[in-house]
Amino acid sequence: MEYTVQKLAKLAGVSTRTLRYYDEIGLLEPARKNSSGYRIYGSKEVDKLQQILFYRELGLDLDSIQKIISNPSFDGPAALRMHREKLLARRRQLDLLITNVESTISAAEGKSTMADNEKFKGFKQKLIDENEQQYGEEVRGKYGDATIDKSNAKMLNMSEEKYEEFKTLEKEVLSKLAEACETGDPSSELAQKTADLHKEWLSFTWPTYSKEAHAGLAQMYVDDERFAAYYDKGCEGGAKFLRDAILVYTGAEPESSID
Amino acid sequence: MEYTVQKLAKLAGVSTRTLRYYDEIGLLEPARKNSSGYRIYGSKEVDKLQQILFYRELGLDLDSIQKIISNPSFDGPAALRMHREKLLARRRQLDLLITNVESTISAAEGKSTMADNEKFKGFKQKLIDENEQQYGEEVRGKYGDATIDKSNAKMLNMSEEKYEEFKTLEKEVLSKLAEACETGDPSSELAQKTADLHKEWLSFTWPTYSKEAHAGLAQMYVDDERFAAYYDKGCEGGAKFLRDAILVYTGAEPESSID
DNA sequence: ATTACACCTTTACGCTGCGTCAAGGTCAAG
DNA sequence: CTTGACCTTGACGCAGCGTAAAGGTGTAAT
Repeated sequence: MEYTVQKLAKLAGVSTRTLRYYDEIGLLEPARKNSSGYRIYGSKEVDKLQQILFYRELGLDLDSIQKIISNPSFDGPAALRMHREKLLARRRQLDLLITNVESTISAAEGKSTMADNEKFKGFKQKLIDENEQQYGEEVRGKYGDATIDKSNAKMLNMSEEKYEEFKTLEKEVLSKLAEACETGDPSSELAQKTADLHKEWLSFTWPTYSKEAHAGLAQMYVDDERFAAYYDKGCEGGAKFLRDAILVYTGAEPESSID
Repeated sequence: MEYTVQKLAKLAGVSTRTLRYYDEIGLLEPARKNSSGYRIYGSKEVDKLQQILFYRELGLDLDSIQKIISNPSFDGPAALRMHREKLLARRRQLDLLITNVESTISAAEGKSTMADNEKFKGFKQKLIDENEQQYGEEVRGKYGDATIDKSNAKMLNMSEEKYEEFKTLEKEVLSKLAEACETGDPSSELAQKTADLHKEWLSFTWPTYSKEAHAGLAQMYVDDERFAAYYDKGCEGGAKFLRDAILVYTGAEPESSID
């Protein structure tokens, strides 16, 4: 299948100017030009454009995209899987922002109050995430974890000790969960203690706590593979167990946990 | 509480240049300037900045943001609720993109194939959504629904008849759901027929069908208030009923379903 | 055969939302 | 009174295109 600029543009939902620009900077060159100089694109270019748009969607600049896909060791399927991971991460970031908006709403309605620094937590968490995603791996390798952690703590306006505390608590939640999970009973004392620790841990980053949000997050842990994998590490079915424990903890009716 | 540029910048996670720029274009002016010309911001400005960042996060340009928040009839809480809706919409858009990536992965693995126009569906759906969000209300009022629907069909590369078919099917799903819902039995023949229609409807916009994705979407209908409200219109608890019917339809083990 | 019209080309300037110097004033601490 | 971390107002630069301007091309209908 061959496409002229406009046909490909329509297909992909971009402007012809964009295609010409991509040609100009060498990001996406047409398969050939016909006798009158018309740009002709083939199916290889269609696939490449799709990839470019995937990465553009992630917020990468065209220069980075070029480097990524022109890399000789570029592994298509692996890149796609990474891409998927990042999209999932972005969804989690969105959930954070939504929580932030909801807190703001409830604050506006007088149901609670927000300190000034709480008002920006969602945005800053995003900065951290973007940083981590783009440079985390390289920099962690080069300068070690301490540098990164310090920067993260700074961005969250936490003191370093607070951040340490935060990370310690996180580990505690994980180990308690592993322990509790083996009993198999989400309403056991140990499991409830785990849920309580989890709430405490949450309070570090969430502006305001609500049972509903807590339960909702727990459900997300099960639905989102990355979270699930994280909590399943210590113990088989850990994410589900944690969710059930939190459901008991927050007092959700077991019959219809969601509404 | 009073802030200088840098203090506010740190608080909000933006640069001082950004704050000066916002002052320059009149988007966010300091509460006052001290005797040496230093910008001093108060708590009113903190709140305003938070709102600005909310809208910026949505991808609005600063000019639009200014118009929105300087509107004398600007209703803070209502805007926040709308904002929340839009974030939820974006999350749904993200889910679409994720589905698209997953299809691409499975296509790359040879498990299925994708037509050229399928490769861009996620991106274009986004264009439609953005259009709808930004101009939908105004334009629908001015030019009527037909104009919009036509444009949507075009963008999705559907023929107009196909799009009509799509919309008819959508209505059919809703009415069948209302009928089936009253029987109260998600495994009833009528309910299963509804699930089947729903699958058919999905196939219009989803590149590839999988039981897991179908079941996942059904759960999302329950979790996301906007979807829930949509499916609850015809019948009380419609979203949940549809989810349960789809779970039966896709043969998901009832144990791993949510409740 | 020409006219119409939708396509295509290159060249080039304009825009947003800042980043990034540059050149200089201010303020608190030592 | 010096140091250093603040602040100020310019002014230029940049990506990623949008948007004309001026002109060549393909083809269907007259």
